[in-house]
Amino acid sequence: MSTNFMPAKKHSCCDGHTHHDRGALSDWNDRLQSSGYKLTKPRLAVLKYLHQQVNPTTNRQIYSEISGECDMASIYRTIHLLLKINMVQQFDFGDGVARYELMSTEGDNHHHHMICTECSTVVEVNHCFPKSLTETLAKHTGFKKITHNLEFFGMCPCCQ
Amino acid sequence: MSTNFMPAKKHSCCDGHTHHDRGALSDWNDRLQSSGYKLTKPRLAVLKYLHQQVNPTTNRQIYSEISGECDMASIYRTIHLLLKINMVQQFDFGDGVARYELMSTEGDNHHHHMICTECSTVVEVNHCFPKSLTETLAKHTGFKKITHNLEFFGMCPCCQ
DNA sequence: TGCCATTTTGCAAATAGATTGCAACTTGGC
DNA sequence: GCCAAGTTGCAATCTATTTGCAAAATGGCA
Repeated sequence: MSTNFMPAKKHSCCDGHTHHDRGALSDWNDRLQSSGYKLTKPRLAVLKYLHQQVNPTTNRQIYSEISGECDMASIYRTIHLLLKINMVQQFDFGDGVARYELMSTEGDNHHHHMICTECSTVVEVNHCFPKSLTETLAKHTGFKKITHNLEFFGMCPCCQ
Repeated sequence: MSTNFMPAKKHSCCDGHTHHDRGALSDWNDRLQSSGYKLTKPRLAVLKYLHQQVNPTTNRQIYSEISGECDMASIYRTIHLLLKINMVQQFDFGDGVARYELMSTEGDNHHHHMICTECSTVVEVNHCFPKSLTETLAKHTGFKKITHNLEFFGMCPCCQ
């Protein structure tokens, strides 16, 4: 595997320099294989593209960016598969289009977004409500295994 | 207006007895008129139906319940209009179908839902995260007029 | 290396939610 | 009752997503 195999991803942790993530390919391969799936050309193209993205991405966006690499239907199928084995997370910005982000293996991926209602700029939000709220809800409702969808909307500095 | 004009709605505030809301019709009429719209037959049918519902309702559900009263397109148009003048609120349960609830004029309508991932049972949730979180976010991101979508998912007592 | 069973893909058709153009119908004011 | 403006029904359309199926790619194994 060549050093520039992986497209660079900007990490917010280290202001702008790039990680080449030489391990990403074999990591993806491992995760797929351990669930009984193959790392095929279309799947690799989707994973590479998602890996470069900072914000949640629609299937259409993936398709137009990796055009030629594969069919739209394969993107939907790939995303479903990645969702099933927990390699991507789905977000819902309330506009009727599903968006996806690659889940890293390391650390806590839990986060939300702030979306500008004017220009659709997206900012990642790492705050969340206190865990005790979930526990209170579990007690009140009797529900188990509680998860949540939470996205914020507002007007970004540029649009004010 | 006859006393049984309005379908009865069960209020959680008063365990099961019914309010006839004789004022609801003129209230709806006022709210529409003050925005320059008329209370027509299809709109009334939609409002009456929404008024009976405890949980957010899809356009399709409205359509099949008030069948004959109006066309599907009119339901979409009515809902858009009601949304615009703040008479209904939209909720997103993450299944690609929009749901709506009638907003009452009185009090605070802000709430969320807990949805069972197995049987789709919906329970209203009146907890929310502390307001200070929104302020923190405003400070962090520079966004103004922040709102949020928040829905919970889990497994209800029956499905566990 | 070549063969085979299995998985995966591309293509095209089908679904489903939502929107829209337009002519016909309602409505409320006069 | 008449008219201008607002509304509706119908049918066509759009966009996101899913699916059937035959062809192609994959990986294990002789």
